[in-house]
Amino acid sequence: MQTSAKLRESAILPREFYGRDPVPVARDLLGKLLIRRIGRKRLVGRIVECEAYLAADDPAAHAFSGRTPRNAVLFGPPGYAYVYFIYGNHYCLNVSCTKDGEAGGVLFRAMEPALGIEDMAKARGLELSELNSPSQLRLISSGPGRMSEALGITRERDNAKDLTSSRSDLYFSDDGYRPERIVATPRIGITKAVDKPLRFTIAGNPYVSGKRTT
DNA sequence: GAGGAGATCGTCT
DNA sequence: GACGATCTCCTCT
Repeated sequence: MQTSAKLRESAILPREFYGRDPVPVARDLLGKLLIRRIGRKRLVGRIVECEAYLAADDPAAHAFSGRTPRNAVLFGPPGYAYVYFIYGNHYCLNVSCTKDGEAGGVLFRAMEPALGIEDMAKARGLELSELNSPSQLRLISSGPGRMSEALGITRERDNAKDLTSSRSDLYFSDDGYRPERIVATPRIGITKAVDKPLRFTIAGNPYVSGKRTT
């Protein structure tokens, strides 16, 4: 089941949206649009997979062992981008979700390309004309590193960016789409707190990362 | 299709 | 100096 790529009028998500516990924020972010503006162009994807990271009681979270220069954004106000570099190769995008001073965030793991698909493919070193099947199209943005590369997200450019400002070139919006069914599973790629079901996906969506279940 | 290992570097101890 | 919220390529079946 694919979501419609037709974009209706949409509203930028306000800071209050992120000023809650990361779990409901992660669930509610599924189906929202992530928009990157590059000059007059827009790259748009629909979020289909994300993970919640808490601070207290969550050893897998970057914020767990306290504030450092790297993770400072997670301790700041909600609605800001936390971008980090991992494995010497990849950038991962999070948004800060802080409630009552408690650090937290949501990691974005996959999106369904909606607009500017050719530019996203190019950014990934792929040729759209050669991507003929859904399983090949997944290569554009199924995985946190792939998603960031498709949208040109880097730490230098986007870390600590306000994602709720209409002046920002990176933000989330709501076009009214609501997923039919959301699935919660354990998070991927971590070695601590591996059993917590804090990864959320849109059931059946082909752009979810990892093994295909459909 | 599944599984394993290398790449590669910022961050923290 | 070790490790990591990953991806890709290669080998084996």
